[in-house]
Amino acid sequence: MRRDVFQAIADPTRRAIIALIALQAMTPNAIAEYFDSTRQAVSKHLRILTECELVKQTHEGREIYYSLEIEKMKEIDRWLEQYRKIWETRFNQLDEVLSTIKRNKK
Amino acid sequence: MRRDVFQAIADPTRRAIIALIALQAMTPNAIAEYFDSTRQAVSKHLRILTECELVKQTHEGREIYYSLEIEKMKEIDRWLEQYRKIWETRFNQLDEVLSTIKRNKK
DNA sequence: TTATATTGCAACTAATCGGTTGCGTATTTG
DNA sequence: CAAATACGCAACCGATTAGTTGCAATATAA
Repeated sequence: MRRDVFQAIADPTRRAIIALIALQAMTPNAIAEYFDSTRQAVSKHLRILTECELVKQTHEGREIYYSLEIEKMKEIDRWLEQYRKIWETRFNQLDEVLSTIKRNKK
Repeated sequence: MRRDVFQAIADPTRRAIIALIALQAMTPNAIAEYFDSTRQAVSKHLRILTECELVKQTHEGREIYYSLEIEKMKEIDRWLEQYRKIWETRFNQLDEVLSTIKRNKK
């Protein structure tokens, strides 16, 4: 199944999972406690997150700890970069407009 | 229908549309020429993008120009902000590790 | 006015999604 | 060893998605 980061973060539950494990690794059971849905539903989300490499596993006995692959988040940042350039440019243009108004007031 | 920016950018065709109209406004027909699918399919994507306010319309005779609402893109940036903090912190930690190694070499 | 062009909207369809229940496997505990 | 725990995987289900075709509405051109 073709998956990408943008599809992964489209679901609000998955964004919540990302936020949860961003700072410390957690097991599926521990994560599921934060949601109303079943453990299996959470597990399915984790599978999707793993498939697109937004999350990595660390096996520890019969437990599996999931943690955020922060490097993959930069992919979204890189995509946003081109648009950040646009809004920064527009801001500068606005800046120019404002200083032009100022100059004319004198 | 509940829509948000993250759902909007989940679809690759919609991301392509966003990239197309980022710099200049375009009509649905003009946009559709860039894709293999029909004009109606593109129109549907434009409706979704409009619904979540990622795109705005400018009526001009019988033509409708669509352009990017760059302000809405910042919403994604704000969401990413918390994770940017994490990877910047990790980078600083790595920096500390590196300087510790350097110090020990002396 | 009649014909043409640009577009949105509705109905339909196949595929995918997010969720469920049930089961198999592996590890820990009594 | 047997029971309990932690987890993944498969099958199924209703809702949503992305696409299609067809048609109505509006604006321009002949």
